[in-house]
This record gives sequence, C-alpha cells and structure tokens, in this order.
Amino acid sequence: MLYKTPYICNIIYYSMLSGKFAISVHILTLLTKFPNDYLSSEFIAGSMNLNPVLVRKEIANLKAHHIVESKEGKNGGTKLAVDASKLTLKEVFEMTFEKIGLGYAKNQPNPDCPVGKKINENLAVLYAEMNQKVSLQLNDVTLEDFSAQF
Amino acid sequence: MLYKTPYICNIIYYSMLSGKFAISVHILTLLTKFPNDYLSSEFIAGSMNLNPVLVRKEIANLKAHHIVESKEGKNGGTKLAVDASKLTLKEVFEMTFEKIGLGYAKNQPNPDCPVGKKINENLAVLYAEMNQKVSLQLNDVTLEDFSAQF
DNA sequence: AAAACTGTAACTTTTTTTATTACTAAATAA
DNA sequence: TTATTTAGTAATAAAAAAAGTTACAGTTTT
Repeated sequence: MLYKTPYICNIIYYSMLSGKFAISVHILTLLTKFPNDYLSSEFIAGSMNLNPVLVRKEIANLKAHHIVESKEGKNGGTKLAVDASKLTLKEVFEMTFEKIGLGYAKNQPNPDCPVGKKINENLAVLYAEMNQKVSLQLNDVTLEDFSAQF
Repeated sequence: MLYKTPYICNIIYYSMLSGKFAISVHILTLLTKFPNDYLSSEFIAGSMNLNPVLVRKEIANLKAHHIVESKEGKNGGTKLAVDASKLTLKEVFEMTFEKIGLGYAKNQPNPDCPVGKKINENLAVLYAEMNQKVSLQLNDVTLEDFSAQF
C-alpha cells in the first residue's frame, strides 16, 4: 500500500513577509498595467525577483479581500477584480496587516518598575497617532495614481 | 607565554536591535525619572528585561549624540546630559536611525521590468512623505512630556 | 587592593524570513 | 483524452537577523 499525504495542514504556518505592503503594491501595480491579462505567479515573481510560492501566498491574501481573482489551470493567473481608481493604498495598507510604528522592545518589560509597567502602553498611544496620519496620506493615493508613475 | 587578546575589533558588528527607538526612549525615560543618579546598565536592563550588554550598546549610541553621559568605575552609570524639556522625540527618532515606512521587498527587483525598475523609487517617495508627517508629530513631544505620563 | 562599573569583542543561540520541494487540483489546448 | 501549465498549499530547509552570553581590559571609588 502506498502512503499518500492527506493534503492537510494543521499547523497554520504563514510566511510573514517583512515587506508585505511593498510586495502587494508591486503585484497590484503589475495587474493594473496589464488589466486584460491573467498574470502568472511566475511572471510576477520574475519582476520582483522573489520566489513564486511567496507571490502566491501574498495573492491569497489579496484574494481573501476580493480585490484580485485567479484562474487555475493552463493560461491561468491573477487579475485585478476592482477598479484601480477606486482602490486606495490605505485599503492595501490595511489588508497587509501592517502598522506604522517604531517598534517595541522584544521582551516584556518589568511590571514592578513604573516605567516598565507603562512603556508599551504609552508608545502605543504615540504610534496610534502616527497610523492615523499615515492613513490620511494613503487614503489620498489610488492604485491608479500610483501605477501611473511607471 | 600567555596569549592576550589584543582588545581590537576589526569586524564592525553592531547588533541591530529591532526596536531601537523604543529601547532608547525607555532608557531616556528612566534617566529622566532619576535625574540625579547615575543608573547602571544592570538596573536599566532590569526594567527592560533586556541583556545589560545590549543596553550598553544603545547607550553608546546616545552618548555619541551627546544626550547622555556615563561614568565608569564603581557607582558609575549613565545620566542625562541635556534638559528633558529641550529634547524632542523627533531627535531621538533621528538618533536611532529609524525611518518610518512600509518596507521594501528584500530582493532587488528586475530592472528589465518597467515596474520592477521603478518600484523602490516610487515607494521611497511615498515613505518620505510619511516620515515628514511623523517628524512633525514627534517634534511636538519632548522627553519631559513623554516621561510625565509615568 | 578589592569591588563595582563601563566598553566592547567574539561568539552562540534563538527567532524570523525567505526559499525550495513536492504534490493535488483545475483548466486548457493540441 | 492526454499532456501541459498553472494555482494552492504543506512541509521542510536554508539564510539572515536579532538577542543573549561570556570574557576581559580599563576606570573609579572606597
């Protein structure tokens, strides 16, 4: 009897690409430039010099947000599912789960120290304001605007 | 004959702490709270739950910018060298070499693709504007303001 | 002279990111 | 109807980055 892998993944493992926003914007710009074609992950990966599997993972996220659609099989690929003039970079920003900020120390600070106890909370307030300002900025740039620069 | 290490380091190796800004702000807040004491790296590390050597490395950077001073030897440590009401978080931001942004894809994009060729340049323009807005925000917060929250 | 610090080099370990391999499923075209 | 191309995704491996550790020279203070 042949053992067949059951094609199930219990461990939810998702590569956390460091530049998710940059990668998503790159993908979306390409799709905007070729609005009538289904672009393959291989082609997109070629423009980004990135592994095609990682491109497909990012596309999976964009698909979950219904801004692109894919077609499997020969001549398959991905194309834009929305109007580039209607999609703002703020929406892309939110889809990539990214947050602006200047980081937190990795370890949990000492709760017995008055500073340690509240440092992350106070930094969070500072960073929240940053996010608000950045969101306003990104809300003014549509994918069409951004793509028109190329 | 005993071999003695020559106390020279040719390879410039500097741990690139991910939350340099957060760590520096934490250190500076502690120094502001205890303006009359030289705080040891051990003490600071205890509040941050971080290795003392890493604290000393961050302090080295702050020293290079002349905003703190250290004293070696017994009862030594670090204290603020400037007025907390004169130092803004924008200055700290700049000292930690941090830049706001949403990242770049790690690999160099394909220069033969019109999008790959210009993607980083166009993202940089976007990010530059973000930095400007964030700088304006941080310029309004002094170390004294921030520390007063604790 | 002992003790308590800073400063910093040289590793080591851990964690995070990125890449690869492998295979299922789907769609197309010859 | 069969070969081919493509998406989707699991599992693993490799590479890179971050954090931690050890060790010790040099400084002050007591």
